[in-house]
Amino acid sequence: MRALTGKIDEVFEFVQKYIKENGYAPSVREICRGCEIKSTATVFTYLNELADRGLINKANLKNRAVSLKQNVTTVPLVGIVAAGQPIFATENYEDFYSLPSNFFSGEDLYMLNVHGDSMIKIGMYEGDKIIVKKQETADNGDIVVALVDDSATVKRFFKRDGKVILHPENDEMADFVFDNVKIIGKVIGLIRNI
Amino acid sequence: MRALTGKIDEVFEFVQKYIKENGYAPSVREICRGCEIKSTATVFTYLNELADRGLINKANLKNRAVSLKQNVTTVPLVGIVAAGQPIFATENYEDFYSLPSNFFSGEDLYMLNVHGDSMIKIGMYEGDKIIVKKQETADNGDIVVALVDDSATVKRFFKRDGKVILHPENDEMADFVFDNVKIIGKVIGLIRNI
DNA sequence: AAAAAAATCAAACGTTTGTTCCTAAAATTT
DNA sequence: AAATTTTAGGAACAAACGTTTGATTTTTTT
Repeated sequence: MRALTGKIDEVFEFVQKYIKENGYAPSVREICRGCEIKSTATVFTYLNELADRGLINKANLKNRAVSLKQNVTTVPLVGIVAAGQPIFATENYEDFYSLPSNFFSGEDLYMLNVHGDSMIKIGMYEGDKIIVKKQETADNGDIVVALVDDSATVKRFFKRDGKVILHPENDEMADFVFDNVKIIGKVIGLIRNI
Repeated sequence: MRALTGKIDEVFEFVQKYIKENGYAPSVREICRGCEIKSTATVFTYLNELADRGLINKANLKNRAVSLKQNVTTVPLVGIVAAGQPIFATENYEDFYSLPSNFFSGEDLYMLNVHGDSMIKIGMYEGDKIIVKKQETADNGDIVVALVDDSATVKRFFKRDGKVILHPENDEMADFVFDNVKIIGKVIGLIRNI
């Protein structure tokens, strides 16, 4: 039976703090010193228990191979696409942003700069960056990124009577109607610098 | 004279990838294997050079003590404030978000949930989270967080004829005019989950 | 082609490290 | 109070590690 003494929590906090300050994990002996524990075996046991509880990651037989659970997803900002080029080529990655994974989760995310004011009614402004989940299908009402004439456009998606409607959220703009359209993602978020 | 062979860049990329995948840094020998370098001394030299160039952090005499330059700032989401309570008490921290520091930089940031539609004209919607820089003064035109009747409100700030005007960005709402108002921050960004 | 400089390597040294095994103390249960 | 379980410590081992030194190969310059 495992008790929840304050000691193991102290170790957990020490590890968190150490990693945050140094960028790499403490050794078992450094934890000993930091938490006033006299035996490396004790710390060793604690680390394994913290790993069992899922609070940290720990590799066996490797030095300082302890890490915290990741809370960021790294997402590329995909730049303007040259005609005919594949969108997700590494050359189109302008930068990388680390987003909070407790806010934006999922695989295959990317970011795009917002251009124009076609989605202004739902608060997407020129210069905003949208977070997009890579997918080639969409449900009615989704906000999607579509590839029209080799350039990426953001609109609300509807499918009606076999036609695809790309609806701008801007009262001064009319719907675009297509027989077919290549969807390259669904917008799941937005980030803005004021 | 230091040359820029492809080898050292390969080492840098390997380290980045390794850390991203494992959460802790590779050892010198793991880099040897990963980059097909036969001598640990070579890798050792490269790591020191990468550190000199400022691309990585490296501690001496410690195992796996290599880390990447931080690219996240951890920011607390400050919750609803009970009357009379200090705003920035730890008890009011509902959660922590890791924001990309290449997008939101600076000290003393916090986040707030957006309530109401008083700033709808500049694209701040109910449920959005705003990123705020802690400060007690503001310039004309800034979007600020002010403390009115013990609750935090977001408005555009103007000072005119000795009065403070808090201006909602919503055509249906009138300005609020005060003799004095406690400013607790300036809005520098926004993040939305759709 | 020779000389100089830079890059890479091989081998070894002394630490630091994770881990194990067993003992000792403290807390809990009987 | 004795027995049992839990928690912590001591000591040691073998492996992995960062680092140093000096030689060797490759590249560049003369």
